[in-house]
This record gives sequence, structure tokens and C-alpha cells, in this order.
Amino acid sequence: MEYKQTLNLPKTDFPIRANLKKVEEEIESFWFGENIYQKIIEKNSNKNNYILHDGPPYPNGDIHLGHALNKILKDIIVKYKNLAGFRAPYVPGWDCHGLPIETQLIKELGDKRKDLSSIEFRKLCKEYALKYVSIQREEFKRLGIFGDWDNPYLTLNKIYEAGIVKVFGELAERGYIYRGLKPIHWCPNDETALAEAELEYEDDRSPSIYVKFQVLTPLPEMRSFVIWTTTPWTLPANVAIAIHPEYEYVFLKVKDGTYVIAEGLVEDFVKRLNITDYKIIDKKKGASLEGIKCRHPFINRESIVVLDKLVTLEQGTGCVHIAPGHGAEDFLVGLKYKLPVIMPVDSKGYFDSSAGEFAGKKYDEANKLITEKMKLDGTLLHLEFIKHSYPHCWRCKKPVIFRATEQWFVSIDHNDLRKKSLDAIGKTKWFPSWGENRIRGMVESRPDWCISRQRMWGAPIPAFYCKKCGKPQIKGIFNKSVQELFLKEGSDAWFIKDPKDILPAGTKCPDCGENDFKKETDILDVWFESGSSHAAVLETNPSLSWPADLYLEGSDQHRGWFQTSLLTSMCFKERPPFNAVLTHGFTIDDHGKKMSKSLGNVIDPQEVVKKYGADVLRLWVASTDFRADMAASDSILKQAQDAYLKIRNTCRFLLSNLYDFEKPLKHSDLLEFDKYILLKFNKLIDKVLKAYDNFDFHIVYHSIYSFCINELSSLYLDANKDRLYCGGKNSIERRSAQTAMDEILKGLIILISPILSYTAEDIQRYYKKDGSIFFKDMPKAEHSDEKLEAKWEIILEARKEILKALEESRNKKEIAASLDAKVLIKATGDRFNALKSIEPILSMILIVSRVELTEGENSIIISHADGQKCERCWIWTDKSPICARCAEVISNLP
RNA sequence: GGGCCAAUAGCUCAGUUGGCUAGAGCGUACCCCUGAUAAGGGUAAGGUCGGUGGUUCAACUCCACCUUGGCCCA
Repeated sequence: MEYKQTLNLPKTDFPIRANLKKVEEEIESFWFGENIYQKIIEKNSNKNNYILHDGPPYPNGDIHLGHALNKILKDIIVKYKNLAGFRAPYVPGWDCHGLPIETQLIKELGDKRKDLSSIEFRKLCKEYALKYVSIQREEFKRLGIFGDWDNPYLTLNKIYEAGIVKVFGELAERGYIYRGLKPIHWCPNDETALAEAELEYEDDRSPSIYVKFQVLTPLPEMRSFVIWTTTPWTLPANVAIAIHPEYEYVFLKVKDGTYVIAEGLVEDFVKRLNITDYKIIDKKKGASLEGIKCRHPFINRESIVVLDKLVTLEQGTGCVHIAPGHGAEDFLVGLKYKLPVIMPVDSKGYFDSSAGEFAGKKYDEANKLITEKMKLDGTLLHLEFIKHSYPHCWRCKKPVIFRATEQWFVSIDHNDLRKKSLDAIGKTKWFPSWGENRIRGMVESRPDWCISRQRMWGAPIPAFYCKKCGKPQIKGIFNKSVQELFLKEGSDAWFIKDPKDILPAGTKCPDCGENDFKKETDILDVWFESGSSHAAVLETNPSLSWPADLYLEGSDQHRGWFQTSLLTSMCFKERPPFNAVLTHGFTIDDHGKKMSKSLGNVIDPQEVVKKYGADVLRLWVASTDFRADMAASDSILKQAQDAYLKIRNTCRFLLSNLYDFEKPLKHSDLLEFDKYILLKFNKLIDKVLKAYDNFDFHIVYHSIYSFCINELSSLYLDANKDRLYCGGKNSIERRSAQTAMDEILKGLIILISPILSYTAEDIQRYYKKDGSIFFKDMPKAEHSDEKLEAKWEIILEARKEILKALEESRNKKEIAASLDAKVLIKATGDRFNALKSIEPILSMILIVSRVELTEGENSIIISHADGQKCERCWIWTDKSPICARCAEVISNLP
């Protein structure tokens, strides 16, 4: 026992098990109290910018795992870039306007909402948004995310709102903005147009009806086209019947007439209608039937046969009921044939006076009334009910309708916007590469962008209507005045002020010269707001610059923010607002299912932070390949924690053996074993830096983790214990090990710091005590020696076999600890030469008491070591009670 | 229904342009150590590479279809 006092055992106050919750809170207040982020940016002020532009989340609740994942990925990049020679500022943002917030408030207010003025309501929305900005900000900071949290961008800030108006004005100047009647998804319950992103498809039960349209000209001969629809209420707006120009249409003679339907659907048709007695009397190509006029089943109006290639033979009759006011495809066919857009349904979903006997009825009630009427008239051939997927409002979950209204649009084809955008997509770097294909497909096929919303909570559409001629004004002074107003007073002023007080005195209508205007009441699509961030933030925040180097969001944003940002930017900047776009997948559970409250498989980031610590959550993010979906569950997080502890303890062991390290050796004076491990460490540095550069964080994680386990813990550190503990305090062997270990620890904590930020900072506090880890630079890979490495591969291969032999010996109870063993090695050729070259340290590397190496056919023989076990270092030699080396070490003790 | 994507041991990931008995770590089992100790070391078991066809001398790798899951759209 007394010999233990003479050893250089490891020493450190750095705890073996982290009390992460407590330590992280402490470090968090150090980071944000000392403005570490600001100091990093200042320190890097003369380096090149790397701008990661934050996509703004909605401040409408606590953050969930997806938010945490997104912000942690961004933070890893920002921290890495700042350590890797860039100035990488990060200005977080929030998307404060929009339906999600309005919805929350409407839920909370209930009927009270009716008593509120629009300004009062907007005030509450603002309070709500700001409350959650504060909450989410603290939640993000707790995850260790660095950024300019005191000056985030909020889409409700004056400067941002002015920026939105500026973008709108730029688009208006260049003729991209137009007003038009167009059917759009409309929620009659919320009385609003809905963006594609605001629809949820769910199964609904609908009537499925077959209706005959009697032919008027040429001579009818009791012929009828039969259409199929699941929305009888749209029939009052019917103006045409579409058929496919290339399909064959048959004339089906039945008891009371002749039906025209597509040949391919005859079988299905007669089966459904239970028609047994029929005969096909004629057959014609769809194209030859164009222009035939039919009688509307219950309105005194003609319905004309038109051609459309979008007609399919999947269901129905191959004859499609066309109501341009009620469908996107219908509208397009209508454009081609100059059909009228009939729109008898009002904003609440009720038929107006133009609908005759159905006036005052709600559209869904009308379904029944219309089918009953047609049943009486004999125009209804068949009624059944089907279940099919139908769009619902994401807010109220009720079915939506297609309805034509006057809306503001951004034209996607004006001035070759679509083509230019597609070109720009090709010039942008997409990670992963299929992102390009995905957004390309979307931009190729997307319709014009409807930017009107009939809501309260958002930036108003800056348009004035002349009271005399009715023309809308959106350019020049009409835009500039609103920009100035918003910059000074914010967008609330739009709802308070009179146009006279917004526009300069004497502003006249450019069309008729009148000077009396009224304001537009619609607000802008929130996607227009967030899609303006590149102009409203990158160009206005002095810390940032346009364009951004990187946008990083979930892959759903190919349709959302990436696209709207691209479009607005292409309109007036003629290039994208980003050089590269990186996307991540979504969080799923360990069965591959998406997380949802109803499935009960949700992982709450706050809970993870409480239970495991933010660093474990960060390590989980880094451990998973984020291009695909990322599985999270308690057992997966438990695994991240195990990995965390392994990395932590490896660092702790390094740290604890460096407590007295003062005199590094020159690299050339190091033991070959130490040179070898530094070689491997340099390979690690190289690999890790490349992985960071390619955003392959799971490779960073796996490489570092595996280095800690395979290279350090099980090989290098284990084999170093003898010289560290038992060797002379200032012996070359010990100092050589410490020199390598110091270099490794110094580099390792910087390498992991973008991921394990708290822990790296914590180790740094025990280790160098020379300021935040984030003030340092990424290590550089310097050493390389392929010959040495190749030789060591041979040595380690031999070691593997020897370990196996040692285990066998242990199982036979010949030895217990490996130091009990003596190893007789016979080898030839390269193996012999390699082993021979390091003969003096072979026993150290194998952690055995004695090695005898001879040339000869490969063999390994284990036996118990001879002599006495040194009471100090436990190595068997012929000396007692302690070995010669230990005796000398002790004699040199002070 | 359409577009894009994913599927390799219980888990997280590797598998270069198709080429030897598919790798690593974790976890598990068993063993050792007790001078990294709510630590450390070792050995072992674990996969018909989602399925079915096809191309090829040869397919985890290429093609087609299917299944499951995800995102987006209709």
C-alpha cells in the first residue's frame, strides 16, 4: 500500500459523471452573461463572412424536437465556421404574423373576439407572439445555441414590415403583381383563402352522382352526355363538359335514351347503375365531339363540350363537369375556351341570388336539394356515397371549397420568372443533391402565387383603390409612402390611418386624376413575409450581408420558405438569396412513425434537457444522419448518453494525467508509440474537418467516438498507464506520453465543441483556463507518415491475435490480469521486422510482463510470467519486492 | 393518385466506379482488473443487406415492380 503513494496517479476535479443540468445552467450564464457570442464575432471581424440565414419559426408554443434539431444543426455549423476561420454571425428570427397565431388567439378568446376591434385583436396577437418569442428564446439558449439573441429579427418589427412593403413594391414596379379572379381553396368557415400549405387532406364521405346533360345541337335524338361528380353543389356553376380528345367515346343505347361515355368506363358504369339492357350503337373519338351543346340539367343555360387532356379513365364516365369558378383545372380549361366564371357562392359558403331556387342555402345543404331536384327531373341517373380524400382547412379542420374571388397574385411566368428561377436552382448547391430535383419539379409546375389573405394578423397588402375609377395603385409613391409609414409607426398604422394621412398631400390617381382613395383590406400571405427576409434582414442588419451562404431547414421548405425566398429574390435581384441550401428530415420514433401526440411517441426537448442534458440532445442530433428522417426515443437517447459519457471519460482521463505537465518534448524526441497516436489523431482531425465542411455531422460523431474507444481508451491510454503512473515524474517516457496526450486533448475538445459545447467548455475551464473554448481555432492536421502507419497496422494486427491468446489463457485460469503473462512470439517477414523495430516497448503495448520475439513460423504462446510481481508496478521480474525500474524511481523521489 | 426520398445486425452508422467468408461502435452474454472505479480491459454470439423478378461470369451496390415509412402535392 505504501508504494501507491509513490505513484503519479491521475488527478483532477473534473467529475466523472456530469451533473449536466447544473453545469449547463452555469455555463449558459457564463456564455450569455459574458457575451461570448458577441466576442467571437468581434474576434473574427477581419475574416470572411459565412452567413447562415435563420428561417423563422412561429412563436406559437414551446419548442418541440424538430425546432431543437433545426437550431442545433445551425448552431453546429455556426460554431464550426467561427472556429474554422470565418466570421459567422447568427441572427435568429421569428415569423410572428400569420394564421397559426391568430388561430391560437381565436381559440383563447372565443366569443370575446367579436367585441374586439381589429386593432385590439392585432395587439393581442402581437402580445401573444412576443410572449412566445421570449419563451422560445430562453428554450433555444438553454440548448446552447449561440446567436444575437438580444437583437433577433421579428417579422412584426417596423424595419421588417417596411422591408416587406419594399419587396412588394419592387415586384409591383416590375409588373409581377396582378389582381385577378381565380378559384382558390377557400374556407367558408374562416372566410379566407387558403394557401396550399394550409390544407390537410382527410377522408370524407361524399355523394357520388351520375348526371345526364341532354344534347341540344346537333340534333339530340335523346342523346345525353353523362358526367360524374362528388360535388353536386358546384353544378349551378357548370358551363361545360370536358372530354379527352384521344379517348374513344361510345353511344350507349339504353331503355330511355342514349348515353355518351368513355369506352374504357362502360363496364364500371353499367355495373354501378345496374344496367343490364344496353347496346353500343356508335363510337367516336373525343376530339370529334368538341363544341356539342348540351342543356344544363336544371338551369336554363347551355353547357358546351370541350377537350382537356387532364381527363382520366380512373373513375366516373370520362366526361367531366366543368365549373371554372370551382376548380383549378376547370379554370384553365375555361381560359382556353373563354368560358364564363360563374360564382354563385358567397364568402360564407351560401348561394347568392344568382343561384335561383338555391339562394340562401349553404353549399353542403344544397348537395341534397340539388340531387333531389335532379332525381325528380330524371337527370340524376345514380347516387351513391363514397369515401375519398378531400382537402380540409388546417385551422378549423372543416372541408374547404374551391371558389373564385378577386385576389392579388404574383405572376410566376411574367418576365421569365419561372425560367430564371429554374436556372438559378441549377446554380445553387443543394445538400442532399436530390433537393435540387425536388424544388425544380415544384417550381416547374407551381401555379401563380396567390398572396391575398382575408385575415387580420399580418402585413397589409399596400394597395390603394381610387374611389372614382376603382383602379388599384401599388407603385411609386403609393408604395414609398407605406414603406415610410411602417418604418416609423409599424403596420398597425395602416388599420388606423386614413389614406389621406398615409399618402402625401395632393396625391392623385394616375389613371383618372381623382385624389380620394380607400385602402386594401386583405393582408399578405405569411410566406410572402418570410420570403422577404433576405431583403428585410440580410440587407438591413449591419452584422449580416446578402446573399446568404446557407439556408438550412426541414425538407418541407422546398415548397415553403426556400421557394418563396427564391421567387421574391429572382424578381428584383435576379439571383437567389442563398448560395447553398441544406435540408434535414423529420423526427420519427424508433418504429419509424412520425411523432404525434395521439400516438404518444413525442420526445420533448425540455424533458431531454432535464433528464440527460442539452449536450446529450446535441450529441443525438450529431449522431444521426439528418438527411433522412431521424429516429428519437428514450432508448436511442440513452445510447447517446452512453456515448457522451465515454467521450467525457476519455477526456477526463487525458486531463487527469496532465495535472503536472509542464515540459513538452519536441515531436522528434517522442516515443514511436506517441508519434503513432499523433499520426492517428491527425488523421482524425483531417477526417473530422472534412466531415464538418460537408455537413456530415454523423461522421464527425462516429469518427471522434470511435477514436476515443479504439485508439485512445482501449489501446493508447490503457498501455500508457505504466509509464504515467510508475515511471519517473520527469522521465522521458512519461513526458513523451504527456506531450502527445496534451496535444490530443487540446485538439479534441475543440473538435467536439460545436457538438458537445457545454462539455467542451467545461473541460476547458478545468484544463487551460485561458478563456472560452470558442475563442480558439480548429486544430490542423500536420503530421503524416504512411510508412510508420503501415508498420503499426502490422503490429496492431499481431496485438489482436495476442489478445485473443491472452483471453484463452485467462479462460484456462493460467493468468488473470494480462500483466501476469509472458508472451513468446514467433514471426517472419514484415511482421517480424515490424515487431522487432519496437521490441523495447512491445511489453508496454501489450500490457504484459515479458515478451520474447524470435524469427520463425507465426505462433503465439502465452505462459505465466516468471519471477516476482513488483509490488509497485505489478510487473513480474526477477527482483523483489520491487523491480529495478521502480527502485530507481523511488530513489529519485525528493 | 402523383413527385421526391429512405430501408444494411436490437440501436447508431460504414460499405469507394458491381468483385474475395458484409464492417465498426454501442447494447447483450461471459471473463479479467480494482492505481480512469456510478470507471477500465478482453472474448463471443448477432445480418437470407425490406421483398420479388431481371441484367451480369459476379449485385448490398445497376434496372423494374412491390411492401413499409417520411416529406410535398392532388
